[in-house]
Order: sequence, then structure tokens, then C-alpha cells
Amino acid sequence: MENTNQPLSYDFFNRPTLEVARDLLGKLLVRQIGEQVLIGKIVESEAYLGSYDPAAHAAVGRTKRTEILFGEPGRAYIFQLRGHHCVNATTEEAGNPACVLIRALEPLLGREYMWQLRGSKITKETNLTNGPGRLCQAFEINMSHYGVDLTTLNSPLYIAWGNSDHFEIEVTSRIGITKAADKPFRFTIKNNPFVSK
DNA sequence: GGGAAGATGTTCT
DNA sequence: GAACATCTTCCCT
Repeated sequence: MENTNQPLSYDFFNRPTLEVARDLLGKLLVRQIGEQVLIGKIVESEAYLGSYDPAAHAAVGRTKRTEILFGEPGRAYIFQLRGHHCVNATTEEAGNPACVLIRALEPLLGREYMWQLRGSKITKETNLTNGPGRLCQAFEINMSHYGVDLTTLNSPLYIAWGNSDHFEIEVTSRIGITKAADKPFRFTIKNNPFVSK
């Protein structure tokens, strides 16, 4: 348990994106808002491979929006979609614009605060963080976290090891896209109730 | 400056 | 399961 709150290393993210996406399952997303700490276990991720992946934002080239993807691994790539935020971790060496989208979390710490941020309309706990836009709302993640270092304790947002409980991994095709929608780049913890639909 | 598309979510029927 | 709210980016005129 002593490694639970230790951030992942730069080298963890500096690897093939499909491996990083798979290995991020079971890790902890840690959000520090002043004295308040929110923690969620990553239960669903998707890989976006870069320039040669038609579904990846980086496929259109280097723009102001995709800038951070072309830089160092282990940073937060945030983008806005239809009024919602989505958070990704950049992977692979600088110049290779790949990343992993975090699609769902299992809330572990700070549930009441997440509930408050999501709004009182939420009735089921599984609806707090089972989707990329929802978890960003529950964790108060926005464009101010664009490019944040995910590998240091001092960061408002980082990813930690957690305790590596055993679980089964399921691989399926990515959700909500039209290009290259057949690729098996989505990883989930099998039978976890917080996986998105 | 306009318009369409998009890695979504909520609210209806 | 379908409509629509929402908003940034990119491409076109």
C-alpha cells in the first residue's frame, strides 16, 4: 500500500500507446483542489495512436489545440467537445502525437464533493464518473489543466499506482467515433459497474 | 463571418 | 431509442 499515492513515472508513459492504455486500468486519477482530494480508479481507457490513426485529433496535424500531443509524454491533453471536457494522458516520445483517453472512473475518495460538482440531479452513484465528460465535471477538470504534468505530486492532477488488485481486462472497439471505429483500442475492467455505455 | 462536424450528456417519448 | 442543448475548431466563402 505504500506505493498507492506515488505518481507514475515519465517512463511509464514513454511507451507504446496500446500498452499504456491497457496498463492505466486500475491506476488512480488524483485531483487536488486546495485541501480537497478526489481519487478515482481508472476502469476504462482508449488509445489514440497519432498521425496515422484517422480517429486521433493529431491526424489533422499540429495545431494550437493538439500542440501538447507533440510534446513530452505524461502530460494532460484536455479538449472540449459539445460543451464538455475530456482528459487524456500523452504517450510516447516527443514528436509522436499519441495519447490515451480516460473514459471512466470508479470513485474512491471525495464522493460527496464529486456529487456536488455533478449536480444534485444525479441519483445513481455509477452516473458520477462513467463517461469522459462526466468524470471531468466530477473532478472539476477544465482547460486550465491543459499540459499539466501527470507525474508529480505537486500537480493539481496526476496519476498514481494504487494497489494492484487482480482484475480481468476486456478489449473492445472504441466508442463514439466514426473513423477507424473497428479498431480494438478500448480497454475496460471486466464487469466493473462504472464502465460507460 | 458562416456553417458543419465532433473522442458527449441530458431529457424526453 | 431519438431529439436537442452546447461550444470549440476548422474550412470555406
